[in-house]
Amino acid sequence: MTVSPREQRTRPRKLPRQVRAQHTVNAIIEAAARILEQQGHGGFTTNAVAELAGASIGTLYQYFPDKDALLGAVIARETSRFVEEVGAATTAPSGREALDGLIEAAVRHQMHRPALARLLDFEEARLPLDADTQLVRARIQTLLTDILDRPDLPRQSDMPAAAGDVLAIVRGMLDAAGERGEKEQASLTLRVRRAVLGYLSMPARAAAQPLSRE
Amino acid sequence: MTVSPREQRTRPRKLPRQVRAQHTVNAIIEAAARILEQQGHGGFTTNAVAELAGASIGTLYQYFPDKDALLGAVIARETSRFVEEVGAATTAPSGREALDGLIEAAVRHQMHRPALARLLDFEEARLPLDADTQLVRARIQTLLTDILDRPDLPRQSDMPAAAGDVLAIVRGMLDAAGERGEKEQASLTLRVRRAVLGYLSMPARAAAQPLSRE
DNA sequence: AAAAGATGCGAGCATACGCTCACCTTAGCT
DNA sequence: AGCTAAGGTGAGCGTATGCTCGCATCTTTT
Repeated sequence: MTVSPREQRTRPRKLPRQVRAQHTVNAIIEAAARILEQQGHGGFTTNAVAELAGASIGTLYQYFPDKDALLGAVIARETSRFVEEVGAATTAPSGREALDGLIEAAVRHQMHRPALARLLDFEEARLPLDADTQLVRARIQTLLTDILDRPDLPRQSDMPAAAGDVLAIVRGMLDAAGERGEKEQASLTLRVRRAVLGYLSMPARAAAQPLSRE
Repeated sequence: MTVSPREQRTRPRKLPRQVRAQHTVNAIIEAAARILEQQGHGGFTTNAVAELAGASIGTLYQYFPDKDALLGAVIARETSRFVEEVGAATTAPSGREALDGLIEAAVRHQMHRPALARLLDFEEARLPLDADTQLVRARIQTLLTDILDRPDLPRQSDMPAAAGDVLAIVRGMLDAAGERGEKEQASLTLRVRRAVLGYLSMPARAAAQPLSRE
């Protein structure tokens, strides 16, 4: 059975079997994340990553077929963390609480490593994502759609659009907050909630007409 | 009188005095924009830009001290276009109309060259911006603050935060739309309006409590 | 028309960076 | 102890790319 070129590019050339190898791989991914968030794409060189990880360049290339695969691994690690938290949020009894949970997870995730989160958001669009990560992306959309469908939240006429818009609003506000170095999680969470609930509560047709009151 | 290192980096080393030189400079900036939107940061090399512009690499470096200065010139060109449109929007009689004008300008600007707009949004954060562009950025915020202050729009308790949030919401939704290749300006404009008006209409304290109706 | 200045050219230098490969070290097994 | 496979190394190759510099050409001025 042959392997597609795509798989050859994405998949590690060798899987770490011993614990020590797993540590090495983790160290490399973490080093990559640190360099990306501190130096940006410009300082992100495989030699620099290997050095910061305390490994040799040869070792790096034993586990990652090329530079993009390493970037992909960083993306995969970060997004999977986020998705887990969102998944946990959906177990809340009410839609409103679930939505709050999602927003809080997003804020936590973004505030934890703002520069990294913002950079990866951008790189995700550029990179031909591997199948797994694409699925993870779709999963967030699905989870949010389920939340928006709960009876205690305002009914949405175009559900996929609403889910997409909410995610875009959240991402936009959080990226901006990270960009200007905002540190106050509480105030930020409140404002994101305000934006999301405002969007969901505003009837679609009201946006086409003058403001009703005041 | 000496020149600061910053100015040396940003300012063109030679200003184009003849028309033909101005054409050359324009061609170079436009070529840079095209390469950025089509190939992304990866294909953005000074040699490639010069070739696409039909100029030589030496000519390029006569007007731009380095690669980042060229990127800065592209950013300056695009943002100044946008700011002009927003400025025109503020002449509208009502706040609501001015706000609509701003949103429409933003949608037009983003839809015109989505990939470019998104990429420049990102690069702007990385680049140590020259003074001019920074002022232009601040100007948008000021213009929006003035609009939000109009009496026919809901009163905002924290005005700077509201202006920043509205811009973040708009940018987030438009970047997302560009990313997924959305083409329908009408529907997109409506949804952005809905998000912005929803945010502005939602009382800040309501976001901290359960949804009132439904 | 001649001088001076502005514009344009592109071969090539210096450097950085992705990645390979031949070799060494460590861990696990019998 | 001896064997095998997994893990690790880093000098250095090939190449791409930012940018310089000496020179040619076009425009304007005198």
